[in-house]
Amino acid sequence: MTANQGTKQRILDTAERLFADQGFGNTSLRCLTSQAAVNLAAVNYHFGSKDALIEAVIARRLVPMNGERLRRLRALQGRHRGHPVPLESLVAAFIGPALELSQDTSRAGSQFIRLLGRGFVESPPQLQDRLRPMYREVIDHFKRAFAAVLPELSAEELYWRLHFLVGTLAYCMSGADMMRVVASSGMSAPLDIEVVTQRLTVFLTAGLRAREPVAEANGFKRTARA
Amino acid sequence: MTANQGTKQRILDTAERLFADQGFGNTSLRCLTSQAAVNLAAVNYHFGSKDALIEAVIARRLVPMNGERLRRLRALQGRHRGHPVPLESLVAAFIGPALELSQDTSRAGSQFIRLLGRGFVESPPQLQDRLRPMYREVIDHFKRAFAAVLPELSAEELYWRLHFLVGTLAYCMSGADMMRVVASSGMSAPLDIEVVTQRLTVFLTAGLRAREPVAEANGFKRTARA
DNA sequence: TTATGATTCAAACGAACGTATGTATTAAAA
DNA sequence: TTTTAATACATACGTTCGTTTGAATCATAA
Repeated sequence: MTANQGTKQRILDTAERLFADQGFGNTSLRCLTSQAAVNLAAVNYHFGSKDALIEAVIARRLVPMNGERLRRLRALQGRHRGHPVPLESLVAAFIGPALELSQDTSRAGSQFIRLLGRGFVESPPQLQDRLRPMYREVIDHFKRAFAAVLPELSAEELYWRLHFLVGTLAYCMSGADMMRVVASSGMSAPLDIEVVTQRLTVFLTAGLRAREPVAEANGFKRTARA
Repeated sequence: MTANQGTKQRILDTAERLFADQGFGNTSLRCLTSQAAVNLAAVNYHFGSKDALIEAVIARRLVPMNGERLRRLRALQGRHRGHPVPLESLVAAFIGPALELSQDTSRAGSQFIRLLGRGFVESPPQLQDRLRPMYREVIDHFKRAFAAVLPELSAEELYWRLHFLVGTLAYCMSGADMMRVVASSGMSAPLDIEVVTQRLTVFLTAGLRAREPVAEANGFKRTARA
């Protein structure tokens, strides 16, 4: 363990940037290592394989991010002993740590956010299986908290609402900006994270709070009520 | 023009399925053509290149889908001569044609829906530039209609709200199901499109209607309140 | 029939990929 | 110093990729 810190770190940082910009499959190790100014074989030496590098790049920030989510959730629960945590606080605790990575140290986290958006929709296929456990605890705890503050929603409706929540966040993080096709509109320049977080919180909170659509008589469930 | 119809069609159908399942970059033409039971060179003969095939696969369904969106919008506008179209109707007209492809003929559209979710986040890089024009008209007209029925929202807030809307839809279509990590919850089996559309409409309508967070002068916000 | 144009096919091309190998280089332990 | 383990390096291996080629096949019209 001599100067490996420099090499390993430089590989991770460069990979984060390239993976976010071009995706996993379209980023070759040759391009990566040349931009990182390390030898081509360094990736396989330090990480074992390209897949392992992808996992390392993701885990480096995903694990602390989900840890921060849980930390904030516990703090909120401690502040509301016994009572459900208010919905806005729950939403903010979930999306905050994700969006705040965008203004991380030296703009490094910004690329990772876009990368995370890819993580679950892009291959390699078995990567998702290694990513899922990193989310398990967070999803599990937040789901309970959301259910506590939204008792009028059926389990199935809550499932879909949280699905929508994650989807909106993931798309925001992916940086895919379909809306930009229309030139007009007043886009704020530097993408102020606090402002976006607030906008997203308001939007999602309202959506989560919406009255559950009553299942029609068209032969489907009406599981609601407790 | 003899039996090309069979070959060309079989390539498109197989490509749609494989692209949706594995992504563009991870689907090789050799795997594609063998599953389609056509010769390897058939793709380049009929489409010119792999990139052109990708574009053809997308355009085959995207163009009619966006046409249907505009058709429904015009129908709504005709029914509310002069008055803004109700928000729920606008949302349904936008997300309906997308989600309804999921129960298209012979489950073919179902794969395409997941594919469209990829379209904007996955490579190749210049594909997005060829995809954007297909969205321009739809985004343009719907944006005006949303602005008419949500006059209290600033242009910037509306931009972000629509961004959230598209994101939620894209994630739903991508089939990336992070929530499934938690075993519990009552997931309905066959993913009834009508039910999902209704759930999504309710969720998005409530989010779009939320009161705009007032932007503080500078520094800190936390303005909620009235 | 023959002629013609469209399509299919097997085979190969060069390029780029992820990975493995063997050797230098480095830095600290002995 | 010598030894030793860790790291960096240049290079090559084997595979797979998208694409191209030229001949074979087919359908149709003269």
